[in-house]
Amino acid sequence: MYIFHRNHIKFSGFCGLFDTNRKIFLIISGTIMLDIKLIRQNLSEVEKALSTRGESINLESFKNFDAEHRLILVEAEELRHRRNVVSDQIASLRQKGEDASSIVVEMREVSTRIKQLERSLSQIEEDINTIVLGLPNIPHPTVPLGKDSSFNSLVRRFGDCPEFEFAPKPHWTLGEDLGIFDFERASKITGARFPLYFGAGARLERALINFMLDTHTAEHGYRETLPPFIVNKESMTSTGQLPKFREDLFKLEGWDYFMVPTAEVPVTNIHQGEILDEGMLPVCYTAYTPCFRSEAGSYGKDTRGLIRQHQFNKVELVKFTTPETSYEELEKLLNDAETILQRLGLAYQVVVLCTGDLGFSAAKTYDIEVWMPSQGVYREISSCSNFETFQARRGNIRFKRQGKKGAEFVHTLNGSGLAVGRTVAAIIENYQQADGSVVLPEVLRPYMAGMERIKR
RNA sequence: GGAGAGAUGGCCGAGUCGGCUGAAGGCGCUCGCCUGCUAAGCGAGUGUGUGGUGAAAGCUGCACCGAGGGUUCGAAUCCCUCUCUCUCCGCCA
Repeated sequence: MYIFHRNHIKFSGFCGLFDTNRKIFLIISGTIMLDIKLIRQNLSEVEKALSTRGESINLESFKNFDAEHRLILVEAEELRHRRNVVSDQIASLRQKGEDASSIVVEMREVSTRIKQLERSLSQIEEDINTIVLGLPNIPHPTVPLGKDSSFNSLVRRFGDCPEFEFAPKPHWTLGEDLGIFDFERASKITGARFPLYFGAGARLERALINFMLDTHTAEHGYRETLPPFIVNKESMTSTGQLPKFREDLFKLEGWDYFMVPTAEVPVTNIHQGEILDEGMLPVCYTAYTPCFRSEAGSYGKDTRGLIRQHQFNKVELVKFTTPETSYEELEKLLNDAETILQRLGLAYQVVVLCTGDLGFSAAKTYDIEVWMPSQGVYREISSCSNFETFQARRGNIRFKRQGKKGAEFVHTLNGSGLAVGRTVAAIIENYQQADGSVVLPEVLRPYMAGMERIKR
């Protein structure tokens, strides 16, 4: 049985598409999303905004369910009112020692009817829920329109791509030659797309995790957390992985639990169902977790090396902000992630994803792409997004303004700071030497017991 | 895994034999008074969501006492199931 909670919220981020103060909807208790009111009142605008993502969305069935729901709800509420009133009458009649049996008989039927109506209501609510939970976020007006990644637009480039006097090798070749990776044995232990590191490789992975966490906590003001690596389906629903992307997840047999695909899920859900004080915001967390992804549908892509694995390490940045500061905070979060690449001396570019390439939950996303010499391309190493109220609605994460009544949804943001496996790959490729050794960036040496170079 | 205890408003904490309890009391918070700062004191107010009505203040319906279901004219109060927390025992890192 689902319960509707209709929350009024200002959608400050949508000025381009909707008048301010329009409301969006959602449903709680494990099931929230767009406000029925916004959809109801702006059906075609919502359809149009969502269609820029490339998949056409028809809200006709939503409209029908919603109308039916309201009709039944009115009848149910009227009957419940009657029941409440008459029940009191029965009580006072009994108190006076008078007979109430005839109205009791009548109320028996009313009660039965109410139960019928309530059953229909919960069925319809479930149907509406299914529809609304499957609707993606509305893109921010500044997001470029486009159907696929070729429409993403370059924001900036940083650093110089290294030039080699020899043909740069891919990181998997270098790593295997150095004896720090062993993909063959990993596949024996588990299967394809799992990492196995040895020696300086394992150490490098760990060094990067510590370097990133130290930088974000000491210099960027994030609070370190170490969350569960397994989460329940409510958490997955809040952040938007469920119900739509189940096939991308590893699920534990016999449990309604899933391996985390990113620290975004457990960390964002830290405040699930809570009302934060305005004064606390922004709340900023950084967390290291391994990430587990089925990578369904990516067969044949990046089959070698560390780029695409079922398990990889990542240091994540997560923020909870007020609506009016979230885009400012997104820029800061992006800069925080970029800092890591700058200190590591890796060349990268920042792109803003177009509407067609935007993730389900995000209103706006920047990708950071690091230079990979062996392929001669920039590869994604971080993705920094503002989800506005999308996740907050689904997870019921709110804040209260000083001296104001009521609570509003926070904006949630997150970004990789960074994907560790891909950072290892980038370091190995960018710092490779003619003899196959790899020079370590100076900032990492303290984390590597002073080691300057990985060699055979 | 075995045996118990518990889950009430922002927090703590009452709810008697089911019926003006949306919920006593306290804390906290807000506003006002008082006080040469702070503290203390006095007075008033203070749950959420959704719907109707209204220009608004407001008035008003419904729902919510961990979740779901049942009994009943009527359930925070009784019954069942589940979840979570806590204590003890066992086992294990």
